Amino acid sequence: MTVSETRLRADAQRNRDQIVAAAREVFAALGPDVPMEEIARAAGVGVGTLYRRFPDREALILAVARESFAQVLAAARAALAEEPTAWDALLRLVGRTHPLQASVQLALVSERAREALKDDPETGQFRDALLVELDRIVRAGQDEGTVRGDIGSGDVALLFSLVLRQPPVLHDPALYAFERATALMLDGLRARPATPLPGRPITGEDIRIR
Amino acid sequence: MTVSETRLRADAQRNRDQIVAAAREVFAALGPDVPMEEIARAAGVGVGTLYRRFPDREALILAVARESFAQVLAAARAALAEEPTAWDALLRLVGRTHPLQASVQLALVSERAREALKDDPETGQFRDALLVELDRIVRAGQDEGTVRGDIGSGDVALLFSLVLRQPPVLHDPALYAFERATALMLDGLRARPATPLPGRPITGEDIRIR
Amino acid sequence: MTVSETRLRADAQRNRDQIVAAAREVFAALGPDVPMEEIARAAGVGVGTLYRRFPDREALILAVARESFAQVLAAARAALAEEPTAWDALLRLVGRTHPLQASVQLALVSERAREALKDDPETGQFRDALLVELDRIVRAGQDEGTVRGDIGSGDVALLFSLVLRQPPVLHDPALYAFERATALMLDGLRARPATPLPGRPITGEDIRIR
Amino acid sequence: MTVSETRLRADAQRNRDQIVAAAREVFAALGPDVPMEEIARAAGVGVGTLYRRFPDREALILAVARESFAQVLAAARAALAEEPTAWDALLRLVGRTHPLQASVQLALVSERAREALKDDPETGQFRDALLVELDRIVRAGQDEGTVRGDIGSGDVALLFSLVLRQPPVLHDPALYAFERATALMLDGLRARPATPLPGRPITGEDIRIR
DNA sequence: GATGAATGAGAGTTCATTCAT
DNA sequence: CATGAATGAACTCTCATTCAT
Repeated sequence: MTVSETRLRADAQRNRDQIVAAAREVFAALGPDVPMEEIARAAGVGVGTLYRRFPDREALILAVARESFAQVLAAARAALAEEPTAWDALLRLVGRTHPLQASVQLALVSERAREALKDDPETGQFRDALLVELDRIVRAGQDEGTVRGDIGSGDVALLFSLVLRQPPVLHDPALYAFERATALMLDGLRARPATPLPGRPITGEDIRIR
Repeated sequence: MTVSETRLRADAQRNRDQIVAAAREVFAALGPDVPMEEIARAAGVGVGTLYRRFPDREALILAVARESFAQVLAAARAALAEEPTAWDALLRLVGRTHPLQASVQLALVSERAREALKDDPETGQFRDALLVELDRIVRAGQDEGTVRGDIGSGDVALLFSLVLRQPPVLHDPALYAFERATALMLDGLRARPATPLPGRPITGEDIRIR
Repeated sequence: MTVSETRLRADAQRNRDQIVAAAREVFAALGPDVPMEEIARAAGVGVGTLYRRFPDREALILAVARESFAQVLAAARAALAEEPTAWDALLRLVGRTHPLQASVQLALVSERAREALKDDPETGQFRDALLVELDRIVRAGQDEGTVRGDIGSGDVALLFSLVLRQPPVLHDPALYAFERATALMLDGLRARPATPLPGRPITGEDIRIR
Repeated sequence: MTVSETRLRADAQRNRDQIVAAAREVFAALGPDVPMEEIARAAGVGVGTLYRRFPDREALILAVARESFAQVLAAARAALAEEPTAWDALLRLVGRTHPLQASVQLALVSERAREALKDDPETGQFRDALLVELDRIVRAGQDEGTVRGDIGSGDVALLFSLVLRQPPVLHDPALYAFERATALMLDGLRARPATPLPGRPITGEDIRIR
């Protein structure tokens, strides 16, 4: 009931899915301000249809973000369940960049998207659940001695929210630029004699959007 | 002399400076697509004045970017000259966030800005000079044993270009969120037994905009 | 079929026609630089509608010109077919001033319009066809002894392009000013002992827009 | 006193003359809506100087028009005085196209110019005087039997106002297009058995701007 | 007096959203 | 229900005119 009001007719549901899928792609490619008509075209429907499903741009952004968050949440759970160590889970999670990146971008890149997400309870639930998972991973990592003790899941989330934004400038895959940057960050998280950090560990609680 | 044809009249120069300063702030706060009128208002001038100085948005973006790059370059040189070790220089450079952040954002965040900068020779010179400095710092750090050997200045630049984007979500200064993230990254750069990185060190050459 | 991709919806077509009609009137009255909003208002639609149909001013000018040329062409053919003599056909053609005048003005008055028309193949075809008709009329007139022999269809076109511009100053219909001017010009074209002309007959070929 | 308020200083006078000369050229080339700055640049002065002499665009248009009318008037008087026949005077007058054309265009081409001229007494005087001369020429031509009897100076003025507009389309001088058109018109004015005209002769009085 | 900088109103154009078909 | 047409507000940019230097 929270999620789906009424069962949509089969074709309507198909339309809806096409729209969300198209929106995800188009948002990723052209940013969250693309003309709605562009999205409609990519989805193969008229603007009218798009607006029937999603009363405005915010709603569409929300739908895409929810979907992405849900995927990431599932990935996090699977990682924790299936990987032998917490560190491996962390690696796998960060490696699975695509949906994670999409959600991060929508959540952070545009002022307008941020506003929309802030007030959406469903996105909030996904977020919270995701932070719970991350917290588990971090604690487990600290218990197993792979993750440094002076950080919290909030630190990790923030750090990743930075690397996972739209990768800049460079697209020569032979450089492994993105992978190297990720690895360097992970190395920063490793438990080893390291620079003392300012402040205290940042928790998932801390970075809840006010 | 390369840039300005004739000396501007005193008041005109003052206005110009106000405009660039205002643009920097407003770009940072609202992104590179803010209405020009917003910028004009922030600078305390009419739109007309803004357009007299900068024929279009691109020109204004360029002006801001040049200034920022120049400041960062100066900071990098000063850091290398004045700090006792290369590692300290690196710390100081990354700590000096404001202009660095502005330039990074303009350079990377918006497609439109990227296009504009790509073809501007003056910005290019600053970029190149900056990468030269960074390269010096990185090599000196590797020589003094503080920076891991398997990275290049390109790796460092990329990593910082990620952290230095618009800080997300969180502004509670008591959390030291930004400082912690930076410190974690720096720890990842430290010379210590660490995860082997994929690929080869990325150089300044590598990340020159094609 | 060459022009319109798909059949427009009934109401859209009606709007489109209204726009072209309004544009013709407004161009004639206020020149080709009138604010687009003026045209939109005259057509009873919003600017947005206008721009949906015609991506810019040029496109609208073209549409008006094509329509006018088509009408004039039809009139010329009808005149030649139905009038007993070529001279009568000429009279009738010049008398039918409205669409002829509209096309002439758009074609000639503004630099901007000229540029637009120059590169439009469809307008070009109408122009050429029209000159062919005019040529027939002129030759037939010379054969029947009513049109002086030392002129070509280009001379006639040019002469009319002059009289048919925006009538100046005077609108007191009781003066028959326009009719008198036209009659005087026609008298200049009459086959009779007359001032020798400089140069050679100007043909339709000669005045094709380069 | 009507004409020149106070004697201008020599350099100021030079400036003024340069401005009017530049304006005439620029109006002719780019139309009466050119940016004022364009005119100022062509005159080699700043906009401020231009505005000091001419409070607005209208004033400048007036100045140019007055000058042109004055030149045409002088030419008409000279023609009547020096040519052996009225017909020759007419020929010479129409041949001297440049200033005549400039005035005609300014007077007729743009709505805004028309408005300005309508209410200017000085331009009015030149106009009237010119029509008086033309009337003399026409009557003399009719007396000497070269000009048809059923026309007035208004007919002639109107006819010429049509041919003397911005010549269209064609600039190949080898075609003598303009000369031929003029000659054809003159032939229409010739005294010879001709098409009866509608209405009555149009006088100079008739075409005074209301 | 001359200059050119500043202003602000207005034109062209785009696009989110509504609504007739 | 789907479609795509219509609307109008918002934004960019230009230029006539005023005014500080």
